[in-house]
Amino acid sequence: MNTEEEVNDFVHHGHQEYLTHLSIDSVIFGYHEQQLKILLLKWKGYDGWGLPGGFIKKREPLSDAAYRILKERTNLSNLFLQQFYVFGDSPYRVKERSPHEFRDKFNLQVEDDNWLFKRTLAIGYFALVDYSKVIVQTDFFTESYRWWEVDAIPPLLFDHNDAVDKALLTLRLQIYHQPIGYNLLPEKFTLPEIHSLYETILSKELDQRNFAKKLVTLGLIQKLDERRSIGAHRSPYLYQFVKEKYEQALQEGIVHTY
Amino acid sequence: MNTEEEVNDFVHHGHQEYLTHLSIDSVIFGYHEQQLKILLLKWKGYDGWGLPGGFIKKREPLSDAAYRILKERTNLSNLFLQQFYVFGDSPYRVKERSPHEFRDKFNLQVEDDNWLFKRTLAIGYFALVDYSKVIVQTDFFTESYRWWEVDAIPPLLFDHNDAVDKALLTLRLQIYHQPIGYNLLPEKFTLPEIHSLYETILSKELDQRNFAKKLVTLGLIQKLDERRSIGAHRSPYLYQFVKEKYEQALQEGIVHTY
DNA sequence: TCAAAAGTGTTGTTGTTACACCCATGA
DNA sequence: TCATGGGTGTAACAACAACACTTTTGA
Repeated sequence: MNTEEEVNDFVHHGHQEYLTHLSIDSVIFGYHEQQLKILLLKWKGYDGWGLPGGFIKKREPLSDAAYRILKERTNLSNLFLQQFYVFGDSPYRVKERSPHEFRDKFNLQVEDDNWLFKRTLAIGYFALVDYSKVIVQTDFFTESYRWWEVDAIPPLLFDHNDAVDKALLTLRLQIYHQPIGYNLLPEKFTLPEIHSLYETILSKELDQRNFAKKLVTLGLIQKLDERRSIGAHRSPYLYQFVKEKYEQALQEGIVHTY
Repeated sequence: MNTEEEVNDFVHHGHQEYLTHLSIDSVIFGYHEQQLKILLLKWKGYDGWGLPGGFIKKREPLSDAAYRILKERTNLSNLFLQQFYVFGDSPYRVKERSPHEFRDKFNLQVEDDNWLFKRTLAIGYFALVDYSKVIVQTDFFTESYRWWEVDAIPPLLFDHNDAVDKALLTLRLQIYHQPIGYNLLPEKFTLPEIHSLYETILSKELDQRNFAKKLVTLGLIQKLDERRSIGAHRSPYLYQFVKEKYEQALQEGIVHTY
């Protein structure tokens, strides 16, 4: 959506193509240089940062919409993507929006009762993606993008800080009963790499030996007969996920007891 | 919504009061006679069973809507209520609905483009309620209600079996990392009661001594200096939840480690 | 040879599982 | 006094937490 024609069509006829009152907001997590990062877009006019998102086509299954929106934005199709919450409580999600502001900021002609200004609930999805493979598309509404460290997210537009917080909380809870990493690490990775990933996500230290022991005992990862050369240091062994065990743990969860 | 006037107003003017394309479906769990049950409504015309649900008012916060719908249906206001999923993938949630069927079944005049026949996504909420305090209201569309055992849910209308399955799965996963019972048991309860509740929800046996030990060790329940008289048997001690610990565990979760 | 990072095992502690007999109650 | 259900403890085993030194590498 970059040409003037496309934008006008979206603004004035979008209600014929998309469901109104509903949008999808995506919290896209990537991992890079031992930091957990989130992809944010800078909006034109508003001069602030927000989450990527989009609308659901009238006859499009909901999860297809979530995948499509991600694909359009990042050019990725194989990824972990999960619904985590519907946002419909904050004042921003209850009131109608202001067309005046929109006209000013984007310099577009638009009627007061345009579909974009109706009250809109947002379905939150979060994705775990391979940072290095992402190719971000901006569009008419967004002038640039940037990956932000999760510990340094600025105040965002709309209610998007709520969405980021909730996504992080969900991810941190979930990591205790589902394996994570398949989409955040290269196919072959070292113990220090996955160890650091988990420490980063949980934002706390994990004992190096115990951590490795646990993942191997659970059968989630296996050691390969290969090493990676990392310069003037001992070469770490490579590991890979054991696909069947990983999938099984995703399905059934890693559970504790009563 | 019982008089003809109210029903007509709902059908023909509901789109002015409610958000279109969105509904709330509630899976209401109650516990009675050592069985976990779900409240289902029998629809007129369709001659089948479905979940209670409703729509979101245009300026109503989402969670207020979920509470209101439950209150209208069960007359309960203090309860555990939680979003668990948005349903928007099944064919029933993608296609538009048939007004012909509706006209036939309910004998109402209604236009083809009426709001009720638009594609509608459902936000699933589940509630845990005190079975004995529920006073169920039926309305024009529903002729009766019944509590059904979770192991014997019949084929339901629409995509409601999906919702029941997902709610149960969520409840069973959640019980491993959040305490449950505050809304399903009387304020004071016996060990056998809560033990049987957990066995029922998880649908598996739990060792009596170990179970009690765990809950007491976690500090979630405490023994009272009172007993309940249960006829020709030894009188069991009463227990109650330790509110602070319970709330804390709800917030922070009961977590295992890496 | 040095600096930096990786690899590796043991022990004490805690939590989990498995298991069975006696007690209280009222009919 | 009997039938029914409630209450209680221990021991073996498994999992977890805490902990530090040696090896590898190439600059």
